[in-house]
Amino acid sequence: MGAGRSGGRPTISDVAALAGVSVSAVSKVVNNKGGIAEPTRRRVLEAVDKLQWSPSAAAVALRGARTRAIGMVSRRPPDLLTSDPHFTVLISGIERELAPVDYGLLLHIVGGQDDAERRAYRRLAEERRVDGVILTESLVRDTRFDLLRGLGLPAVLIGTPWREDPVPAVRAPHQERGVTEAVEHLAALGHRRAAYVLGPEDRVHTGFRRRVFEEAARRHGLSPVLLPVPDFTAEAAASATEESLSLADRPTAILYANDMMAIAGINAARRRGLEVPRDLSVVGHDDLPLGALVQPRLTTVGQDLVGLGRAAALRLVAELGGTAAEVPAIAPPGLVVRESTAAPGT
Amino acid sequence: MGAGRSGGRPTISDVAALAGVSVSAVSKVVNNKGGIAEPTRRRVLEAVDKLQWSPSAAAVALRGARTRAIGMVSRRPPDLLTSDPHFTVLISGIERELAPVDYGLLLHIVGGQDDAERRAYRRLAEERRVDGVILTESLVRDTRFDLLRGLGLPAVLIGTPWREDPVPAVRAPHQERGVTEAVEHLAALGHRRAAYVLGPEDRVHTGFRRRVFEEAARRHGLSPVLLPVPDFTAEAAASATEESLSLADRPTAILYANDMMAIAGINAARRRGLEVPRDLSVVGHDDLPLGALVQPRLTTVGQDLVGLGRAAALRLVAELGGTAAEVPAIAPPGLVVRESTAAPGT
DNA sequence: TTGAAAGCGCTAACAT
DNA sequence: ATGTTAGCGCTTTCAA
Repeated sequence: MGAGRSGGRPTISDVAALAGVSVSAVSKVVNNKGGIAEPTRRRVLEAVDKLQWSPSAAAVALRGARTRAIGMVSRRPPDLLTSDPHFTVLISGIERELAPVDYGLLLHIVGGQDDAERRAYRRLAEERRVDGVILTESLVRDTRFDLLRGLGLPAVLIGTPWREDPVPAVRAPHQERGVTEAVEHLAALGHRRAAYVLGPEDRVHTGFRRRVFEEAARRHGLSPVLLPVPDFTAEAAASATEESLSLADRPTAILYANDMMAIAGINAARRRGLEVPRDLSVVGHDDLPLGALVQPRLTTVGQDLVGLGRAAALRLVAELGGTAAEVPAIAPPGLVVRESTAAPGT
Repeated sequence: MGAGRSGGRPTISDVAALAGVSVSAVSKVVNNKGGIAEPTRRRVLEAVDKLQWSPSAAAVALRGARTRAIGMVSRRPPDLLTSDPHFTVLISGIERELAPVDYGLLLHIVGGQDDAERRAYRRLAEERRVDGVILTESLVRDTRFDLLRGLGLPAVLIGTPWREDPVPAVRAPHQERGVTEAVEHLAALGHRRAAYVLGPEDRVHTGFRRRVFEEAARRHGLSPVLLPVPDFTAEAAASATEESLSLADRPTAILYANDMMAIAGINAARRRGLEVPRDLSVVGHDDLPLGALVQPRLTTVGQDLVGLGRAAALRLVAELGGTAAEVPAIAPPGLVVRESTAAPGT
């Protein structure tokens, strides 16, 4: 007895009562545990259906099972989410894989402080809100891996870890290809001096791209100018652009860490009376749809962000379920040539 | 006794044991329930600290308390998240208020089908994963209100509900101001024929803007052309633009439902050999940072999306806590004049 | 094949 | 001021 207290949502015992079986029978049926006669099974399923019941996530989680949610913590200031769609695109990819397997995504966007981020992970773990987390923006000397291991929270990193082995990571094959192609493209157009407005130096990929850039530049007789900026804002891109354009020996081409920054760069160049691509070639990063809409249409290093997100989600879910990950191929980065690059001084 | 089973995370009884008090004492301390002597309080807090303990969200939720998470379900196809930052900006605003009060945001992005969305809300409620939800994109004959009421899930709508009273809603004051100002601006420039590429017709705001537009146009002797599109994609904007530009009596100005669409429209106009703003004036919607970076810089109807997100979050949290909402003012929409509008035929 | 019962970690009556 | 205890809704032995 004892079911159906009017107010609340139905519980497993309401279902059991309606089906005329015990709660454990219901549990077995809904969890496919077997050992239940077919007619009983039917009755239970009918009751479940009639009552529109589904197990309380809290109770299931408390019982030690999974929460069926994965977490993501982003440290960028909320406003930046807006101007840098990078993160958002990753999320689309992640959700695309999470939704079909009924996992939720718990998002935490914390303010600038490093500490807030660590606290967020700590809470996620200690309060057992999520089964695992997806990490983005791999940092040099990233302390999150140790933290997460200490917390016993499974994680998957999108990107290249700063050193071997910390957590499973997903990344595109042939990482170097995009930047290399960009340099080759510029060299072939006749450029001899190219700048790279890099992201913040604490990012692993900043260092990686820098090395790839320098090496490719050397191979192709291009002299590289490196301009790391403190953050991914349009403002930072604009001032790095100004700076490089006021160099005595100014570059005839500039690469940017992402497309929005590239667009900001084009804008900054214009304010100095320079026309793109006539006076300056510009290459972005990420290949967001936007790039094809602006004038001039943006030449950019395409990245399979959606693929990375999907792969990370799949990898983590597999990890949690103890199954092997069936991760779809991630496209390697590659140059998408449009209109913002041309021969210098044309 | 009975505490500290080596493996797992510490529980409230570990804390109680370490502090030499009962579990209820610990509970009272951490929940500020009073009735605890100061020295005891200290000891408990010390134990909490030493053990790095925090209450299990699952247990708290099961106990009937709050989950401290709010949900959001978006029905747009994942890819669109990318090109339409609208949703993302809202999320920044929401997170900005959620983070300080330690609420999480559980995001569900479901594919196109209407049914998937309803199922998502249903699960959120039945599994008691969230305490409430924030609804965006108010629809005509929106069925979500009834669903949510049936589920007993508190909700706050961002926008104008299609009829009175379904759920608390937050919206900017002087809704009509933005579009009205845009029309006045165009009329003052000498335009006599303006088009409006509206969002899908099932959106409440589409109808609202349409009426405001028509009315303002009438007042100012502008003949309006209305072009609803099936979705917010760049492609839809481009083809609506083409269509309107091939009209015998083609408009000299076009408003768009959002900035990305406006940029796509500018692009479409260019492909027809038209220059903006010389041959066509363009006005966007939302005033995303991007608008100031493109060429020509976009004239647009600014919306306080971050403010809307913040207000919605605050409102919902207040609703859940039973406290009165101390909602910050939301800025009314207003025209931001930049370079994509000019006198026709100039 | 089915059911009874013991918790999971916590809060809130209700003692003391 | 502090402790005891009964569940919250579920899963899972263990018995029947």
